[in-house]
Amino acid sequence: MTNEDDFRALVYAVVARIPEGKVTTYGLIAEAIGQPRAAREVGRALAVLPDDSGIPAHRVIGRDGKLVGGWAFGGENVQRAMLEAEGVGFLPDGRVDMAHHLYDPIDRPQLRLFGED
DNA sequence: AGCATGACGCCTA
DNA sequence: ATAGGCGCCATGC
Repeated sequence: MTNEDDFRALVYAVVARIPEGKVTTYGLIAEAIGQPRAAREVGRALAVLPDDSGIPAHRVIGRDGKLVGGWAFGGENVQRAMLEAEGVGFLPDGRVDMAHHLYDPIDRPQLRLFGED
């Protein structure tokens, strides 16, 4: 057990909380776990994630709404199809409609104040 | 110990 | 809006 394992555990916890039909970014996750400069590490943590991990890693995209993890899902088009199947909207540019499908893990605690849980 | 690489992100031209 | 360069953090050789 090392610090990196803890980091990865936090990453998985955050990613697992991403609602269906929503997406988030590496930087956002990194910031949510207290390491806003470790966006690359978030990607690495997801990279070692097995397909049957139950972690919706396909909902994690780049800061610009661009799909970057296509190689792990059989291509960006595959990942895009997965997201679209969940209700995520895409722009003509080929990017995710961040305006409506962006999930902020950091924003979640505020929802608790409203009793959303 | 030093160099190169990577599911990223921000700054500058 | 697009393209290129630099920085961060950890890993591998």
